[in-house]
Formats: sequence, structure tokens, C-alpha cells
Amino acid sequence: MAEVPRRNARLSPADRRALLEDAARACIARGGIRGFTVDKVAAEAGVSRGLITHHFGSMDGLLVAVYARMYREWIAAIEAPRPGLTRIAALVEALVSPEIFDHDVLKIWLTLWGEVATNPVLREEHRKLYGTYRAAIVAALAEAAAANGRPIDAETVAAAFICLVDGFGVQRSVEPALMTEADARAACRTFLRPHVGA
Amino acid sequence: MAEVPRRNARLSPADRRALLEDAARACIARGGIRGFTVDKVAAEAGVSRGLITHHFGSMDGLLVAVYARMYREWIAAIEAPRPGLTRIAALVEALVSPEIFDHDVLKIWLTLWGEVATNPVLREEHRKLYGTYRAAIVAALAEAAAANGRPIDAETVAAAFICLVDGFGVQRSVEPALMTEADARAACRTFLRPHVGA
DNA sequence: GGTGTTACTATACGATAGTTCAGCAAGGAA
DNA sequence: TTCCTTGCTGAACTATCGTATAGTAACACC
Repeated sequence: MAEVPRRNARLSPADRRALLEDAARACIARGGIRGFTVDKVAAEAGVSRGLITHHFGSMDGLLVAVYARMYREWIAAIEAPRPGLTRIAALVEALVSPEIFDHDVLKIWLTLWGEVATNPVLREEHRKLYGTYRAAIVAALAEAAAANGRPIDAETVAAAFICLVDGFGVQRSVEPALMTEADARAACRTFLRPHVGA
Repeated sequence: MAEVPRRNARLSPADRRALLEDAARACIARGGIRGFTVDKVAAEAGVSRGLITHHFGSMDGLLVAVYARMYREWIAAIEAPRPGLTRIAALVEALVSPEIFDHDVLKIWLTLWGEVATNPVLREEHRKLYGTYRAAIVAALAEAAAANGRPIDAETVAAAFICLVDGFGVQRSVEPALMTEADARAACRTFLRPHVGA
């Protein structure tokens, strides 16, 4: 009954990288940045410790990859067209969708932002991606305001709106029951109404 | 020229604890939660490693003490009366004051919230303190609305307002230049006007 | 001025961190 | 089948983690 340590099948680099990124996300969701260690991630992924360095060069490399992929998924979600909804309404729905407004996703997001404030490599990656995110929101706001004939400073409104949405994430990361999807949706609409009309 | 390792003078437990808490804050501001280690904090405070355990029992104990003190300072700041300002105006000024709207303070805050989402000991402490913070904001909002004869759901408005303010902190932690004191003040006022009047 | 309390130092300890690297083996190419 | 590339393993390595604890010395008290 000797347990034969069945070796992992060989995967393409892209597949293995995605698998390791998923494992890293699970570890961060479970234990924050202190849960992001070589041992934990390798165990979660079911691979040997050396494989992380092999694919990402270092743990920092993996962290950057996780951050970049999450951000890209985020932007894809808020830019996805939703039939029957205006662009601004679609934006709000995306932000409270199960894909984004998920407890684990937001915990990871909070953890990574904490690292961005400290880790120069991650901050550089952040700078590149944040502009895209912000631009998408500015565009949606400008379009909605124009449709309702309201002149607004879309940049300024977007900055405040992003803060509001970030705050949802912080609250929900810590105490999910106090910030439900319905709460967030209502708060978004109440915030936006004076600026871009009903 | 033998360097005599001059021993530290004895301090009262209260003084020494405060000194260690300050050192911990400096370390967290510099390196996030990964900067919060026995060696770094002891070196920053200029004391031996053992002293942390002696005064706080464990590193977790020190972290909770840091969190609790920051929260209490925070609440004291927003509850401090400011002559010539209404209570709600004083609240906004407190939130953008150098005492609270400081880059390092907000970096520490962001880091600690990330830990609260993960660390049960810290979360318990958070639960006790967050209620006080929220209540102070609800009271200020209700007072302002009543003064202007506007019926509002102060709880709901406070929840959204807290999110907005949290978002300022997140943004400023990561990119201080994109969220100045003036930006935050203006965003607060724009947010509050529809609810509690000019 | 002796005595007791305790703030404080310093070292030891086992656990765990991230990285390196020699070697194994899977699977496509010839 | 044989060879070769390379995905992958696993142990070794040094550094650093948090905690425990024995020993030292400063200060209050009688």
C-alpha cells in the first residue's frame, strides 16, 4: 500500500501559471499577505516549491501576475456591455455583480492595495492599470451626463465615485453583512443621480 | 574607544508601551505588515527584542494595541469641537486634517484593515471600535439634517459617507498626489449637500 | 542602605521564510 | 526507438521569523 507520489502531468507554461495564480489568490483570501508564502501556495496548487520560481522568477513576480490578472478581469467586467442597460447602469451592475462584489475577491483586492502602497514593483504595475480603470469610468459618466444634457466635470465625479466604490470594497472585506449588493447598488444610484440625472 | 552599550533608562509601562506602539507604526508605514516584525520594531524603538513580549505578550498583542490607539485617536479627532463650525462641517474638517489625512497614517490604516479582514483577534477589536465611529457620524448627519429641516435616513447616508471617506484613504495611501486635502473636502461637501442641505 | 520588585537585555530555540540548483522524467521531434 | 528539450521535483541553503527564559540592573520602599 505504498503511496506512490504521483507526479504532476506536464502543463503548458500558460496553464501552469494560471493554476499557480489561482492558488495564490486562494491563499491570500484565506490569510492575507501573510498567507502568501511559497509553502502555502505550492501546497494549494499541489506542486513542488521550486515551480513558483521556475515560472515567475520570485514570489514578487507571482504577486504582480496575480494583481495584473485581477485588474484585467475587473476592467473586462466593467466594460462588458449589458443588453437593455445604459452604459452607466451597466457599470453599476458590474460593480455589484457576484464576479466583483465577492467577499474573497474583495479581500484579495484589499490585501493587494495594501501591498501596492509599499511594494515598488507592484506599484509600478498598478500605475499602468489604474489609468485604464479610471478612464472607463470617466467615459461612462460623461456619456450618461451628455445623454441627460447635464454638464459635469467627469474627471472629478469619477474620482469621488471610485472612492465610494473602493469604500464598498473595504467595508465588505471586513464585514460582508454590513454592505450587501443591494446597499451598494442603492448607494451608487443615490450618488450618481445629482450628477448624471435619474 | 570601546563602545559601551548604554542601557535604556527604565520607563513606566505606559510610556514604554506608547514608545513601542510608535515604533510599530513607523515600521508599518515603511513596510506594511511585512515590516511589522520583532527585529524591526525593536530596532526602531532602540530596545531589545524581548521587551515587546514583556509588555504586549506577543506581536499580535502589540498590533491590537496599535490598532486600538489609532482608532481612539481617530474618534477623538472627529468628535473634537471646532469653534465657528457646525458639527458636520467640523467632521469634514477633521477628516481632511493633517492629523488624519496624512499619508503615513492612511498607509497604516490600509494595512491594518487588510489584517482585520484576516486576523480574528484584530477583528474582534475592530467590532468594538467601529460602532463608536459610525455612531459619531450618524449623529453629526442627523443633527445637520434636522437643522436644515430635511428628513434623512442618517444610518444609510452615514454608511455611504463612510465608504466615500474610506475610499479617500485607499486612494491617498497609494497615490497621494491624486487625492489632496482639497479634493477630499470638496468631494465630501458635494456628497453631503443633497442629503443635509448646503 | 539594604531589599524586593520588575523593567530590560541577551541568547537560545524550533519553525518557516525565499531562493538556488542538480537531477529526474514527460513528451514531442527525428 | 532514441534523443533532447524543458516542465517539474525536492533537498539544501541562508536568513529571519516569534517566543521563551535565564540573567542583569534600576528604582521604589521600608
